[in-house]
Amino acid sequence: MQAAEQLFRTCRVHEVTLDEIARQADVGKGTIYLYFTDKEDLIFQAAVAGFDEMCLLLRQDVGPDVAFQKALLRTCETISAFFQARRPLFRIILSEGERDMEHGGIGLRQRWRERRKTMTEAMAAIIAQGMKSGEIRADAPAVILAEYLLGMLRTRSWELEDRPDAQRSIAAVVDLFLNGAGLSARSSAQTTSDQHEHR
Amino acid sequence: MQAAEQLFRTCRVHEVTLDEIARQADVGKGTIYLYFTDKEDLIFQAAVAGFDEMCLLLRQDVGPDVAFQKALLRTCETISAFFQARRPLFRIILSEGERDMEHGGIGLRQRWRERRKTMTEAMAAIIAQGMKSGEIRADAPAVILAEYLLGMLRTRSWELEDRPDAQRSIAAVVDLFLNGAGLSARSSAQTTSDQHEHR
DNA sequence: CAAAAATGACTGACCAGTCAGTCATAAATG
DNA sequence: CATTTATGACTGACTGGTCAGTCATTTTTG
Repeated sequence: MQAAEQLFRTCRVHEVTLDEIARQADVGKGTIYLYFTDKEDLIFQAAVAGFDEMCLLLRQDVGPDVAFQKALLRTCETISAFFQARRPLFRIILSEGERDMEHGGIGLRQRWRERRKTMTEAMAAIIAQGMKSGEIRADAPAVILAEYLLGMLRTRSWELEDRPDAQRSIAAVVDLFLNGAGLSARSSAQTTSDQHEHR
Repeated sequence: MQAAEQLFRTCRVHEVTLDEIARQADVGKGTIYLYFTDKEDLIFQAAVAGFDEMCLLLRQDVGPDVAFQKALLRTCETISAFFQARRPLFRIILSEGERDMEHGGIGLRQRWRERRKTMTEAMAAIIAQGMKSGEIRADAPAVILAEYLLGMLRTRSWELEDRPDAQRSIAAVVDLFLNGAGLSARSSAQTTSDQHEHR
């Protein structure tokens, strides 16, 4: 699985052959089929495993007693770190997971959806907490706000990877999410204490 | 190209064979090679053509004299409509355009970057306009804010496609972008006049 | 009827998946 | 303890199917 993830770093998923993966893993091709039923199965398991690692971290990170702003920032940092460190994995997950993973019938796609939901809901839980404490507007479902924030984190890690000025601080992204890009009736008051890095 | 785009609606890019495309287009396979050098070339040209269509619309939509808020909303609507109507095209563009399109050497990827830049800059131009008129915070480059807003639109069209409540109105997304999800020192004042759809 | 355009049967490269065989290690035997 | 036997994890050459790209032939055009 590590070998595969490594290769996905430089090649599109379906461009990587099992022979390459076997060579990279320093293992015979046949061996792979002792542990995975399929090429698809290997890819899927690698993706899910990586994702579960992140979900685990998310759960450790944030107890239910941590203050909203801190929890939000913390979670964003964890997710963002994973987006960047294990980019190929998430690319598989997001683009490959798009269309149904076919043949086995259901199953694969379904299991994948679960994992994705876990991430979204971890974020949504924190946002819901912010709603309760009156720090977040309650006119939209928490899950949807979570999805938008995740989208921004993704943008930061991928679209803006070659703009180090945007990378500087996650706090800046969270600030944008909380306060928006506009200036209407708000004196751009900082809501988090550690927002110094944005110019 | 239309035939190809049609097929991409239901299959992953590399799963579509040229024989299928030829059949769908009601054309002999050889004919395709009279007009495209490559399978890759066909896909790329289809993608770029679709994208150019959108860029054209973007340019028509918004003269330099349109008021900021109106221009922003208008642009978001156009882009969002395209994201949804021609989803497979953008999926190709975004995920396929990720990694270098290889073999031809440079060229393809480069040309693609240009198109993407066009979209981002169309958005960035409007945001810059908002900065000048004092409606947008000027502490981050317009291009980066543009990228985040585009990311939100993408999220709306793709991640949230099965949540019609999030779909309701683009104005709600623009509102989130401008005012943020937080409630700090702001009485959730609506900044656009047509924000009625958000509950 | 010559030139241009279109065609689709054909080819060869490629690759997921298989399976007959290897060999290092463990268990059984005397 | 030396020797034989059993085990199963591992291997990689092979196969069957797939598909991008070609080109000899047919159709259309002017």
